[in-house]
Amino acid sequence: MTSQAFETHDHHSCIADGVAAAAQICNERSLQFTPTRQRVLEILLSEHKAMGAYEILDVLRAEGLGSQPPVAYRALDFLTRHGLAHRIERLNAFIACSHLDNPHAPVFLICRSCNRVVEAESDPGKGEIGRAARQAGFVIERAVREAEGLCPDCAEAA
Amino acid sequence: MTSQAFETHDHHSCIADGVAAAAQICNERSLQFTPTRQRVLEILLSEHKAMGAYEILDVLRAEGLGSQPPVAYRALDFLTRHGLAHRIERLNAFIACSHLDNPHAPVFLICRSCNRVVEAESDPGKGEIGRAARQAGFVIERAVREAEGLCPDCAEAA
DNA sequence: GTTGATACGTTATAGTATACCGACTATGCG
DNA sequence: CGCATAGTCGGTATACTATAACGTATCAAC
Repeated sequence: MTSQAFETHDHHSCIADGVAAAAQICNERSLQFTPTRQRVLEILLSEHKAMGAYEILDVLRAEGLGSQPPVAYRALDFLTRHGLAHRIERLNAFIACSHLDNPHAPVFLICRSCNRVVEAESDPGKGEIGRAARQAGFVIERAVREAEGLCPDCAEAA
Repeated sequence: MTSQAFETHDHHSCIADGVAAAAQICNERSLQFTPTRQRVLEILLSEHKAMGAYEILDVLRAEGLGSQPPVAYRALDFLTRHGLAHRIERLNAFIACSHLDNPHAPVFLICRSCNRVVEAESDPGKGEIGRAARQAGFVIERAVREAEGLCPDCAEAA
């Protein structure tokens, strides 16, 4: 398991790299990486916090890319369906995937103070959920794993 | 970790026992187990599926216990705040706690076919989430762990 | 050029949740 | 007892989140 820490980094290249990687993936899989879809991914990449669909829609609207909820939800459906972004159930919000390189079962660490969200990665079959499922004879298709708390910076400040 | 399996059981006593246990806990902690709160817990106990707040509200309304959303949400806030019920983030729904005896970090197994939900139990500090958090220096306050898939019965039928 | 699949733009509506107000009740304390 | 405080309640109004449904446009395959 790897974990991108709560640290500062080169944000500009982080957006460019993310879009480039997504474009390549869409190309490989013959998916249409349309302007709206690309723009929504860029918007998500520009934050390390999760964004609500309507928050994204506000940006799209200001740019003339569409003004009604389905515009945002359709793009988000596409991105999440293909693993380019993830939905954070706890927040009813979305975040760009930060592990595009390989298939994974994400784990999210959500700071309730600064609202940053970091994505870690691990095997869903292992760990507590997998154990509980095996014991009950349950077949897992999707796992939601989200921890809410304080990131290192906010924990220290408190 | 223990896990209540997807099995049939004596539902009648299961409701009565759950209410009695909750009443005792409220008594010990000097909490007010008011009629509405008790009734909401009973409603939740009467199903092994998660129920939406408005679904619960429909029942309350039919019984003259209140007809507006805050009535249901207030009772659910109370129940979840004190561990008598849990919120299922994935479903925007609620379910009675089935491990009232001890403090715990629940794991939920959600069958997408029959909609039953089973609560397993485990230590939140261990497992994948705990490992990811320690690695990032993150302080966990609450963990959401929900698996969606097929229960044994539905998996066999499919 | 017709067909089928996918995406888009829009309207309308469904579903989930909370802020706030005013009244009432339980509890603790002088 | 009399009062202060905190907790609860019922209700109105509103905010936030999400999807159904319809017609159009685009593009590739046959």
